[in-house]
Amino acid sequence: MFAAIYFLFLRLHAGFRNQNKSLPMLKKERQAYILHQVNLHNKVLSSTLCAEINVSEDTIRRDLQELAESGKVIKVHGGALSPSFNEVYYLTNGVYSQDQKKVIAQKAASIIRDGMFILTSGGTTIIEMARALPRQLRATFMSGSIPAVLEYMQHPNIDVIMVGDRVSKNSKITIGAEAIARIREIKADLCILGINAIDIRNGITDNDWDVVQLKKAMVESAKKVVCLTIAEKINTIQPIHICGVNQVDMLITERSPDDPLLKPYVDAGIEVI
Amino acid sequence: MFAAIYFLFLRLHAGFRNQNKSLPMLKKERQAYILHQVNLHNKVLSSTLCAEINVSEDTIRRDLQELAESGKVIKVHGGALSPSFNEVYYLTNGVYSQDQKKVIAQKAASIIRDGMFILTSGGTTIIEMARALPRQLRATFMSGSIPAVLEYMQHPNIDVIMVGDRVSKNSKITIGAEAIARIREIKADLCILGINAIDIRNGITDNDWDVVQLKKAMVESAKKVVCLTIAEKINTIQPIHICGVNQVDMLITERSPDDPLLKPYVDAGIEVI
DNA sequence: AGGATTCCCGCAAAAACCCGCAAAAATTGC
DNA sequence: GCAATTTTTGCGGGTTTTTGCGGGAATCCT
Repeated sequence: MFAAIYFLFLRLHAGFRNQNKSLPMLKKERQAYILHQVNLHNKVLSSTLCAEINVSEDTIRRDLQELAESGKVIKVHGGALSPSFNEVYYLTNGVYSQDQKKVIAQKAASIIRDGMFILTSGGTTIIEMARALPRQLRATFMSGSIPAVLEYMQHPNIDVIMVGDRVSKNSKITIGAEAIARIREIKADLCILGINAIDIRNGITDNDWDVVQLKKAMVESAKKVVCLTIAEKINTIQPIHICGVNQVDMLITERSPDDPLLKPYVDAGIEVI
Repeated sequence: MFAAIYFLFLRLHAGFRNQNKSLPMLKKERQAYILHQVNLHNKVLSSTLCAEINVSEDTIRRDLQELAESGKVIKVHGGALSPSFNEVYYLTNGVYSQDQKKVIAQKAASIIRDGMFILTSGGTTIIEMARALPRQLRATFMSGSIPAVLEYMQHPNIDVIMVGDRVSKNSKITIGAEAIARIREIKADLCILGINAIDIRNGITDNDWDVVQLKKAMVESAKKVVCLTIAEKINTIQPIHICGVNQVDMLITERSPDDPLLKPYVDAGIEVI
């Protein structure tokens, strides 16, 4: 009889110890665990967490929300991300003529429609355009410019394709035969170029050999070519030729389309906005 | 009948922790016991404590409150946590385990020689390594990770090659068949991977299918494979397999190479530093 | 576009907390 | 030793926190 009771005691005692592990986690403890997982793996899924901790998804969601409110994590649909991993910033204060470029960016962003496949160069004007894109725009952007890609990446509904090759440190874009070959493989709806010089007779010109090769390929690989530039660069010439004005479909500056400076380009059949 | 046995069980169970059960515990004694439990398990539930000591929950709560006031424990809803608990999980401001990662980065940077061609993955550890590279190092780095490339670009004597393809927004690396094909084309001296899980039996594993494909290709395309990870990820497993430990040539953590945690990997023939 | 997730909101039950109080226990003073 | 005093404890009740669930909206993926 006593043996039987002692046996029962042992069973119960063991049961207590096992149950100890599945006892409800304290809220703080749970949140600490979640935070730990986020920091360790840079992301967590609420579904995984709720299976691991054995609580309802609502509880996880509430925890995530709390952690997000205090800035410990960034909540996203289905889980959360580590905040430290997501801050990739690229500062462009003190860019030359930034205000004008913002105007250009706004105009350029307005011509982009959902579903378009767009090839873009680099340059500060392009970066401003990337920032000006509406948040709900669904499009695909392809570029070899690292700062531009960083900006495109900020948009939730934009697919970004990075053109790979050797990285040019001063222009921060990928250059070389490989990049050109990749660009040749595609046919984009739009090619948006930030340009350094345009002139009715000499067309678009630039001063970096590698960049010119790339831009040439871009012009060839797109149905429509859009050029962005501040008015200051209109009617200027650089050493290396990219393409003639006849290959340009659209020109965007900070000036009004009926500005006399732009008349020659309108007359040449370019859509100026 | 059952009630009687259960009562006996409770008596015996309590007896396990407190020899002279018949006498009620003194306040000091009780608090010492609670503190002991907290330090032992990092947490206590008021409910279990009150069952163990056989006092009302109010008493436990008052004890906990007192201990909390003198800073011995941290009171939370439902129980208390050890103060060290918070240090471990919460005190990591900024990037998680950044100090450890800096140590790893330093070690990793030290194995790179002039003239090497190095393939690297992404991840915060890799970025730390990129920052730790000596300024006069002349080498070629190839990566699909945009933050990593940004760091490599800062170094005047480093050639950087960006692997192109679709950009994954959460991991900030290029993923896809194109990227894999490009990696396959080369044979690097070194492949440096920031890894998320390593285990003697399961090898290196991760949780993102696209990233795994990329890392697999990297392992295949390098003469030597170097893995970087904080010790915490040692002996953990993720769902998707990258490669076995037999394919790893070097393992770098923040711990000393003769740390017992690392012994199995040393025994497996991996160079651990 | 539609099917499947995930999210959000309100609710209700359970658990934990707080407060005041009075009994029990311990301490102190004589 | 004993009574007064202080401390401690348990308890009842009302409040707050936490958690899971259901249903409908929002969002994602294909």
